Amino acid sequence: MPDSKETTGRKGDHQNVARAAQVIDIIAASGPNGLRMTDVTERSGLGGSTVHRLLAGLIEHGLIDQDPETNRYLVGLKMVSWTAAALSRYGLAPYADASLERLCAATSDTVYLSYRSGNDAVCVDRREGNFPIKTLTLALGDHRPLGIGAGSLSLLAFQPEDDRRRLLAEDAVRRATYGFDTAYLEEKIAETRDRGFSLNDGKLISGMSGLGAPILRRDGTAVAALSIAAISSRLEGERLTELSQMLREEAQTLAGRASDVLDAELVKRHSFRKVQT
Amino acid sequence: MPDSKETTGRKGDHQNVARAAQVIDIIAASGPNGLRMTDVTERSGLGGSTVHRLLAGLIEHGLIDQDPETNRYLVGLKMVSWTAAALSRYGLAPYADASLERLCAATSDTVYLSYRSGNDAVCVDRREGNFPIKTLTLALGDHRPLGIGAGSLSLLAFQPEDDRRRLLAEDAVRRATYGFDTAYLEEKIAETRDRGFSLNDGKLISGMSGLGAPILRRDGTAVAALSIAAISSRLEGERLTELSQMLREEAQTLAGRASDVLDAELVKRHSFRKVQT
DNA sequence: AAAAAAATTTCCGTTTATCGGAAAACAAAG
DNA sequence: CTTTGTTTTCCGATAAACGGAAATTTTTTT
Repeated sequence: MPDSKETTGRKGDHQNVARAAQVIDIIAASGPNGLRMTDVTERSGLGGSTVHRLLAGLIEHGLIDQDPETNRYLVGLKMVSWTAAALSRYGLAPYADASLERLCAATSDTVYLSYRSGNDAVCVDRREGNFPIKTLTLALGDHRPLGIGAGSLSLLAFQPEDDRRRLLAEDAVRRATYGFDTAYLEEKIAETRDRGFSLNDGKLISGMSGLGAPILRRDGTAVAALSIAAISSRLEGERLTELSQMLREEAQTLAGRASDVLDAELVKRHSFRKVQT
Repeated sequence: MPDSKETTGRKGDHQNVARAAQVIDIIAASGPNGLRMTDVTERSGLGGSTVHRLLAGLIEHGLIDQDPETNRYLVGLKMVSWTAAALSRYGLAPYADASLERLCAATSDTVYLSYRSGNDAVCVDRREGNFPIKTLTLALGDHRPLGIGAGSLSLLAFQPEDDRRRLLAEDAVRRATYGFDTAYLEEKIAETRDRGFSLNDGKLISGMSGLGAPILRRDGTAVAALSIAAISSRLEGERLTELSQMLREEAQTLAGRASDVLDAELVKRHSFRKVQT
């Protein structure tokens, strides 16, 4: 990622956003006390004056903050309010918290909420249970290819068929990194659709299992997923049945609460014209 | 140092970031199911083709997502990971959660964590106690001028003197919106510095009070603040003394835990040169 | 404390990505 | 099927970004 001057990949279009995003990524990938301009210059391969001008612009608009004491650059707190907006997507936000809380309390394990974003599943919330062996696989904002991980698999399994096919074909190489070949994944998808929830037993990280349930629109498309992660011995037999049941119910409840916003048809018909400021 | 940066509006510099930020703001300000391109065009006042190109770029880099079903534009989930980076600022993140949790459990009221960002205090986390009368004044990402609100006031009070003076002068008009004149604020600042915590008794929202304590660097500058909000009757007399004590202690603990990162001097001297890729 | 080295900020001629109007392609409504 | 509205592509003109280098400031070394 911080390659020297590979930036010129395709100069065709949208260069402005590309550069800005690159700079923010660089700063975000650095530690808790930020970077100096030189560090950004070095890692981005951009010219000094370009980086300077870019940072000035980013600061002016709150995307980047500069520590007044050290002059170092940090990711701006405007991201927080934008994230709040991003998470209100599909209207799940007001209810998701309570769902996670309930699941977490009932299972004592770690529970996650993920959204689909492009070809990825992104972890947007997490609640840590008090079972002593912690399984923190996903941090906030982490993303994985659709199909990799319990929540991610349940998202993939409930995409429209053409979309699913496209994703299976497109992302083969990325998935290979995780040791998932396409044939195996297809089998898991069928299994998941069949049962209505996904089970990931130690394939991704040995000794750890995951359970995922999709949050569905009325047309059957998944937009999000709830999942539980635990050491494998805690997701077997009786308990597995129990938890998968609970998880599915919770996912359905959640989908139901937000269904007015979730439903794509409704949204499409809803008119937004002539909104004045 | 001459002119050329003030309220000239647009047209000056860095127009690229300005436009991108504007578009994201517009989408963020819309409801949970996003906007169509036309809506963005209308609200931004930009040309159709410009918006189109801009959105394409923003999507390519994950700043904006497009719902595959409805084709509407939503704030991208990349913001989530950027926000995670933004909140790791000063190294407080790993400890802040526990602090909020403890305060919330002990008081049953609503507790907040805020950071300073430019001339504002921004709410970055919140925990809601179970006292039946809720006082949810700040949402995640909300920002207010420094000095307005308990946490914000404690942040302002513990800025270096020259900075404080500059802020008092610069932001007078913005603060006026909240009914805070400069003289009154100066008095409150003195009081806050004196006691080591801020008390906001119903001036901002009548019937509601707040209590704030700064999280200080070793040089005495505040970078963040913990605060408690409750109906005024719950922040008086005996209980006020108790809670302010607890709040200050928690703020100090938090600062202590993160002190290695917090301390500006240390950061400045720490060499980052030649970071290899 | 002065000198040296590094880093930041400003300047300015050149280049090129952006702009925006208009029309083509597409989708929805009547 | 027609009409209306929305998204996408095209293209020449121009304003905005680029980047080398100099001026300034900050940091490190002596």
